[in-house]
Amino acid sequence: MLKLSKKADYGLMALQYIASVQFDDVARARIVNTKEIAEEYHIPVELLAKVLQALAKHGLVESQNGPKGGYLLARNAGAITIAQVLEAIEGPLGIADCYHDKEESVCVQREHCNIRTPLRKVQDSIYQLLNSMTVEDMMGGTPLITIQPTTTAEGVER
Amino acid sequence: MLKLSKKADYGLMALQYIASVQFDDVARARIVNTKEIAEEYHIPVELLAKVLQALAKHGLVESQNGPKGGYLLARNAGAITIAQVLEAIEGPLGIADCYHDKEESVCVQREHCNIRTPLRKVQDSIYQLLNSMTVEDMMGGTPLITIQPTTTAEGVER
DNA sequence: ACTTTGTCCGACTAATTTGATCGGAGACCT
DNA sequence: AGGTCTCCGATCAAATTAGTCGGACAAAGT
Repeated sequence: MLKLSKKADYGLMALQYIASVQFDDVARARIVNTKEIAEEYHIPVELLAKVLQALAKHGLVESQNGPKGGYLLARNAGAITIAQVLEAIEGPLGIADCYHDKEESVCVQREHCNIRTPLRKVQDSIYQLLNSMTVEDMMGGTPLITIQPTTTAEGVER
Repeated sequence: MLKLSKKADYGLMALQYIASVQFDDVARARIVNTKEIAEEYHIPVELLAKVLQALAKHGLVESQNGPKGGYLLARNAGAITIAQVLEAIEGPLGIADCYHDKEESVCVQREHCNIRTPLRKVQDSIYQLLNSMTVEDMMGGTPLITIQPTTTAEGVER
């Protein structure tokens, strides 16, 4: 329940990875390609590509075509919130459809719905939470070992 | 994204309804049956039944069989949190499987996963939020239209 | 300048999850 | 004791999601 999709997971991982690379090699500003990330995390290449496409379409990352091409962050890691990432990948987020004000969700029980207002508060809280956290926090929060042997980010314990 | 299932919606509506009825007719302690709730909110009877069964199984509501049977809250509305309801209906909640400590979720990228720790903080915050809100809050919090023509449970102020 | 290689990009197919349904078992009232 | 109304578990269909395939584009290398 409330579990976010694999595409969302992949997207967050990819962004964190790209951010890390850019942070480490800030001088070189290296561009990372889909294959590199996919192999690092053992996720299907094409699926990750699709996710990155979505992120590029929403302006979170810049795509560069051709050999030596790949992706890089469109703006500073601290300016990309988790909420933005999730919305780019999975569409507008919300625990119920009736808050989107779209016409398609008429919701027959709208009239007698007793939980609409209280649930809205829950949703707003979650949204606020997801919007207060950026991919930079995902790096900083991670104990991201100081020593980085090769290319591995080994990880996390505790 | 992050949208909770219809079963979850139905369950919350039903609990709110039962709680309202019990609050109003506290003296009579009326037992409401599935059909009544289903007709009130225009939701499929059998599906709602299934949801209520799950709630009963997890000890959130008491079921009474036979004619004049139905459901009533197992404990005070203030002692039933949203998190408990969702978990009863949809299983353990969490934005990722790797926090459940179950064996089935090995997650190949566990080793190199950079987002595990930061996402855990997000999850904990959400869980805390859902656990701090009870069905009683869903009654009091709702401004629940003052004018209610037909039958109803209006009620509660505060 | 052309070919070749490697990348991003959009549409299609398969699998899992979710929504809804049906028939049976148990309990109360007459 | 019979009938009726309720809850309960298993089964089926629809929708969402995960994953795959081939084409288009751009930059190197010759």
